[in-house]
Amino acid sequence: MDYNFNEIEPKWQNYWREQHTYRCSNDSDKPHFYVLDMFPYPSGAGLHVGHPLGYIASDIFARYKRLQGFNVLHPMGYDAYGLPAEQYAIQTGQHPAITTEKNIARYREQLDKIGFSFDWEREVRTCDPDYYRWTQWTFIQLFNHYYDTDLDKAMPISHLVEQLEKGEVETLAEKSWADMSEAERQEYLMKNFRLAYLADIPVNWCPELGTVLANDEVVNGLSVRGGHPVERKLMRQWSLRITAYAQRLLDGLNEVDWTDSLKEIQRNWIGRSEGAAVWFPLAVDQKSNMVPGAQAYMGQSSPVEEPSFEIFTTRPDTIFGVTFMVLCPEHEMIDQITTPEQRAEVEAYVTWAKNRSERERQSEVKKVSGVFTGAFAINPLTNERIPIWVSDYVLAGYGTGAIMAVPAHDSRDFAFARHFNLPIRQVVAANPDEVSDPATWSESLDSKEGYAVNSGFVTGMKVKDAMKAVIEKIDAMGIGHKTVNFRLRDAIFSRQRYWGEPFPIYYKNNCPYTIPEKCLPLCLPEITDFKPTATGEPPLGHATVWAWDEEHECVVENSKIDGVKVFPLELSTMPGFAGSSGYYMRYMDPTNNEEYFSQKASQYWQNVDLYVGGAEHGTGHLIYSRFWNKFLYDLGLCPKQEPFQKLVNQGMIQGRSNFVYRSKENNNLFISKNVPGREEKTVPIHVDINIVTNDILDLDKFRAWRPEFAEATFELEDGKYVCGWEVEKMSKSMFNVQNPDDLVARYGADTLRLYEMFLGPVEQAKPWDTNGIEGVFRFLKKFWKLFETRADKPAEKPELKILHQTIKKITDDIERFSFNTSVSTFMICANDLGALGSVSSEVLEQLAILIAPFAPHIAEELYHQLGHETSVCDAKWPVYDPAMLVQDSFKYPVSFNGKMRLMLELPNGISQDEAIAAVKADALAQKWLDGKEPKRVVFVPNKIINIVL
RNA sequence: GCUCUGGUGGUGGAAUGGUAGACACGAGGGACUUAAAAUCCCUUGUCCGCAAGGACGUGUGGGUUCAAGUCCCACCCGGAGUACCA
Repeated sequence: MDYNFNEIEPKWQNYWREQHTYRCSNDSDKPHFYVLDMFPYPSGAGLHVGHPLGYIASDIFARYKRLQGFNVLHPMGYDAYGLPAEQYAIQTGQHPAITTEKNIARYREQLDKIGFSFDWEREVRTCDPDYYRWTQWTFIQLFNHYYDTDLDKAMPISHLVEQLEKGEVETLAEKSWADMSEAERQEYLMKNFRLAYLADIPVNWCPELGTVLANDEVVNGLSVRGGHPVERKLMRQWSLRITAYAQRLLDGLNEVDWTDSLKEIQRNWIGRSEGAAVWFPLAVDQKSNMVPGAQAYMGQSSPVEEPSFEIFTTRPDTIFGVTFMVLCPEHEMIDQITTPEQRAEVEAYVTWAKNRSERERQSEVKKVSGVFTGAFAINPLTNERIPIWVSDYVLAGYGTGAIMAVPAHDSRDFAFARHFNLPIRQVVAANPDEVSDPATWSESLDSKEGYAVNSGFVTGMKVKDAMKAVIEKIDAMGIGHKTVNFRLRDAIFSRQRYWGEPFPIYYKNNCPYTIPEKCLPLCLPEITDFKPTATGEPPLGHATVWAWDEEHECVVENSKIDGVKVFPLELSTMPGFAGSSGYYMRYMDPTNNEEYFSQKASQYWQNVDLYVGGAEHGTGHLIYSRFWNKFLYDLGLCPKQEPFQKLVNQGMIQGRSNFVYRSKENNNLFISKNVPGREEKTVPIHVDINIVTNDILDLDKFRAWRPEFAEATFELEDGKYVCGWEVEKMSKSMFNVQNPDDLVARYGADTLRLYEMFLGPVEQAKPWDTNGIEGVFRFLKKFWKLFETRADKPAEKPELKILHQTIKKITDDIERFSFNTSVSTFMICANDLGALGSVSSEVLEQLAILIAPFAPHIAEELYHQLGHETSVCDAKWPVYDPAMLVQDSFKYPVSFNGKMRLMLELPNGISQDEAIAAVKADALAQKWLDGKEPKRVVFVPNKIINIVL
């Protein structure tokens, strides 16, 4: 009987489904292991071959762990809320829930065909009310907690209020808690403490999508989805105070087993920088003899008596080189300090800067712009008067939005000073005596290596010592202190869209209140128009039943809103990352209706042992999830600080496009790639990879492909049309999308699984290329044949040796996540065993178990053919016997390193030559090499002889 | 600019510091077949040689080592992330 995958694959898929082979229990004496894939967004296009790559790798690992006796949690679900379904709804009127349901069904069908070992009874969908009630629940907890910097964890907001009421802590604001009105108190808690808070913040507004986007959803001033321009806009939005966790998010990276590159991406995104906060006093205006803005402006929470403002610098050592100050255009002090003469110019600049699009601002980074306010500050260490400027190279969102400019030692300040002809003063030099005139410089000296010069009391010190000394000095003077700044921003959590989780929030007197937890889930209301309303409100503004009856604790019609008992509900919805931030915990206990997940379940599973997914989530999902997890940890729900212990990034699969070459003179003539002179005569045209095999074009299929090619004629080489190829993004428009279903139909799921692994290391990005799939298919046929021709006899030494080499290699490979070499190992094994003639059932049974993680269908079938009644999944992973790998005993102490190479320690009193001769003689006498001499015997120092066999 | 990656045959890629190019594709040759498909065998880094054999070879230049694709330093070229972050 031939290898007939069409028959065996559906057979075993049905068997697994009926027997619940992959059902996983929370109640087990076995050790636990949690293998997780990043769940997919079910798009309309279905799966392409890139999606299953990571799933196959994690499935191999999950199956391997099961065979090793672990209780393995290996679930799958859908990140079902998202923009494409909503945009499709706007275009067609089709409700996103329907589109999503359809896409999920298609995904499931495709996934099932590949033979994954998911426990589908644990499936979660982010758009399912039984799931998102816990997303909403977490939001309520975030709203009701603050970050206590002393305890270094989230605490209930009531704890803080209690302390404020008792006077144990003072407010940061000017008013004391007792003097505040209720509204002021709520605003105070909201602005400074709640981990989920509503605030007027500059946001990324995308007019095209009609919504706000998070920082990681914007690249180069364009939206990641769709590439539409994004503007800066001040809006009242929900945010998550993720910055409170910045330090812990950074520290946690040392605890996890991730790649250095991904940890680095996160470190950069969090962007910790150490420096100093310094308050610069404002100078007396010489005309009016008054400090500008003195009455109106006192630096908030300033430690200094006189009017002053705070700056952040990483180079406090350069404070003697400050020649001007710069404020960002949004700085609230500008209006108060600008002198009458400068006012018109400053206002014009601020207006211009604010209206500039993000895109313009970023593309014109090198263009220097700015304006003088007319006001001056005092350098607290030198008492010099220094001018205050406004420029948009200072950003509102970082530090305090104000800087001290040291043009000699900062390239941006340098460019600004040159442009506006401001003084430049050298205060750092590579050597203490190497001082030159900055007017002759072509660039600033930014290096931190060197010595302070012209710098008062720190002159002559190394830069690092000068930093310390200056910080100590300003600290002693009470005008500043050492501080840390993070680049990480709070995560904007509102989206002006329909297809997302509703906020469990209603508004009483414009003040947000959470709906009671027992009323969750707050279900997404039905609407039919998915566009923003005429008044510019989010789509939920169309809902007619979207008001909160506080008394009856239920959702009622909008018409009942009276502002006394019935109130409007929040109209925006949560972003995509809300649902994906905690889904891995929900898999542990997916049907629990009392809690997010039970303590019993979370205590058993702890956290994800292995997480597989793309690195493109480095600054999004993987940061938000870690934050979410740390918050739940603070609440005592998650047992571990870090959600994902080990993380493997599968490389992106790129497309491999094929080209035909159309003659420039004759539109119907196509010239084969290697015909001499072709390049000048032709233009390349994308051709569907499905009508090309091993870069050879199927001429008939090409003529049939599109009407315009029906009359095509060809100039061939060796009777064939050879296509060109190039690596590009996998996309429909380049005709290079490979659908896994087609390959499953042609070669079977096992071949697809093996081939995707064989393609190269899982972590590496690589183009999809079907050219080698035949080789893997041939291997499986060969493997099948080994079983067909098996012998019922005891296993003999040569086959056992091959078997045990294979066991060792495969086990090592899986542990190292090196699945491409595993496939090679199987091929070598099959070739070697094939050469022996007929193989014993005993050895074949072990082989079936070994290959089960990779090619589960064929393994299952062969395992049963050997007479087993149970699934191969219940078998035990073989353990290799080292004795099998060494042919015979040696008279020297020997270590075998797994390759055909021996290391042995030389007994005392033997010379090198004697030892080498003895080893060679032994090899011959004991037939280590079937009677051949070792290829090479090398003597190396420290008494080790290295024998290459 | 900064950070992280990677650079090995015609191609995808192997190689705990220890025979560089495993395994596979492609290519060439052969067997079986009326033929095709399928299957099997041989050759396949480059150069010299009829051959035995020899020389050269992992982006470039240095270094460490008995031994370097692998470790260190500098440079060149790809890919990714990030970017007026003070």
